[in-house]
Amino acid sequence: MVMELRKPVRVRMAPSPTGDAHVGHARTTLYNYLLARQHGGTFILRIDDTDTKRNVEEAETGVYRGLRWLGLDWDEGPDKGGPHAPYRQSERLPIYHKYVKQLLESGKAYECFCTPEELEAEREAQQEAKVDIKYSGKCRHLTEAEREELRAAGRVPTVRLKVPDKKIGFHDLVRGWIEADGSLIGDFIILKSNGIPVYNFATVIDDHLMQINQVTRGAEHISNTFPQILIYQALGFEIPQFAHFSLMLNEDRSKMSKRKGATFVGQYAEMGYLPEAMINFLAFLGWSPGEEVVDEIMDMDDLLEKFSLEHCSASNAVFDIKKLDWINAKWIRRLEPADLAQRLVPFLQKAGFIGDDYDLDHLTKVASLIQERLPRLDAVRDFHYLFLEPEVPTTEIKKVLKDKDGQAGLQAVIAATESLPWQEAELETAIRQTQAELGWSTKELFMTLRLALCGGKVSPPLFSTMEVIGKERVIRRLQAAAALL
RNA sequence: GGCCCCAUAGUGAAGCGGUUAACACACCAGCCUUUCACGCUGGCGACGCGGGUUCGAAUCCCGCUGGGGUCACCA
Repeated sequence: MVMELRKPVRVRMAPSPTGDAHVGHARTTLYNYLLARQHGGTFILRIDDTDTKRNVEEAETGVYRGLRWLGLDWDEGPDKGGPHAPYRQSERLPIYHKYVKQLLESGKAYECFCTPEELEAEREAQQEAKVDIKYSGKCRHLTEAEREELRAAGRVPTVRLKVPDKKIGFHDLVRGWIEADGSLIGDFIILKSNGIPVYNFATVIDDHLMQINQVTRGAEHISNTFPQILIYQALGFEIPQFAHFSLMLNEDRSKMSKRKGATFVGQYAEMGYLPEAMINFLAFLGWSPGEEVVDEIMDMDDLLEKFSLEHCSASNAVFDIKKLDWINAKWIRRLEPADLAQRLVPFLQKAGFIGDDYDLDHLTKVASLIQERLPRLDAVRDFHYLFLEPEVPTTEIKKVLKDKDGQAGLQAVIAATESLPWQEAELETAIRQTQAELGWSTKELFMTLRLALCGGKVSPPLFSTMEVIGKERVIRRLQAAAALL
């Protein structure tokens, strides 16, 4: 969909403070962020907290944490301030009231005294009669006297917008022309009886006041766009450009939800995904560079260079965790070992492999040893034998050795290496020589050592693993194993 | 159910009226190799269906089917 962005670009992300950031929100935020940074524009974070029931304690900071972890930062927001403060809708109530009043006075909106129960009954009746479900508009023609009477009876009104019978359409930056029929919408509430505006209303007012010129958000907002346009028009505001991104789906193509797999950014952090990988993966979910690339590993700078709305897909995308794993593994391999070691620390602590006091130099050696076999940081737990004493799988060893004398073999290795400078190359020379003297096959000796040292048949290359485990521990483990054979 | 959006391999996608229908992940096989992993090479695999328009449709139009979104004094 080819169309110019309005300049200077001002985009926003407006989450409600429901806790941790959802991965879908993360992607929308990323796209907004890229658009702003690409064009020297401004990215605004606004907290849509008009539903007081939904606000969770600390939830706002949870959203910040998720976005910051990803490296997405904003220019204006509740915590940063800016020329259009406040950036929290709950603090902007007088502003909304002013515009509601304006609509009331110009006759574009009216008070509605229907109770929730009455409205519910109306909806049910419509459902039964199989006609379109929309508000009947019965309060639209109340006289001032009738309104006074209802007020006196203790009824507190909501305010509804008069919806005209006409087509409402807009040009979506990723989907093209979209239109719907206003006659199907019905006069909707813009101000609740508790004096708090409804989402669609607050959003329009804020987007206008904050001079948002491209509203880029998830496809779940397409149907909100129609009433929002009506509000822009009623108020005489300039309508921004819209772009609606596709949704993210579970493997079975159902909407991504908590039930099926992780949905929050924080969960991915805990599983040991790198923020760089997360960004990379999210970027490619619903967008592509539109040209052939060798692989799809891109950092923020690459994305800044390549991203464009034109290559955003309109169709929903399945969140493929296998691909995330691949991207994550790629990113882990790209890290400097010292950096990787640093990032591994919390995972090692959680696994109980290290305490608060640890040797970062040693961890760096560990990191380079295991770096290319780590799909996620939490996979370090598979390398427990680099930290803890493994259990010796004697039956496994016997199976490998068959008729060979394991005790003799192990003792020979101990004798050959005991006084060696403890380095990979030295160990390899000595052990290969021992193997020749023993007359064992490579597999027999190496697998026996691996089993004795690591407790399993899988490990990084033997000699470098031995170096990292350290002389003392290696000798001790070999002796212990020998005693068991 | 009404309205809206979407539809290329298992997944993400390129394609913009004429292509042997890219590429990436996954999967399979081989190579490398002390195991695993990495890496390399090769392979399997797709235009949802039906009508048009056109000399020619994955590309344009219509219908159907399927999936998704949305119909609150939620956001």
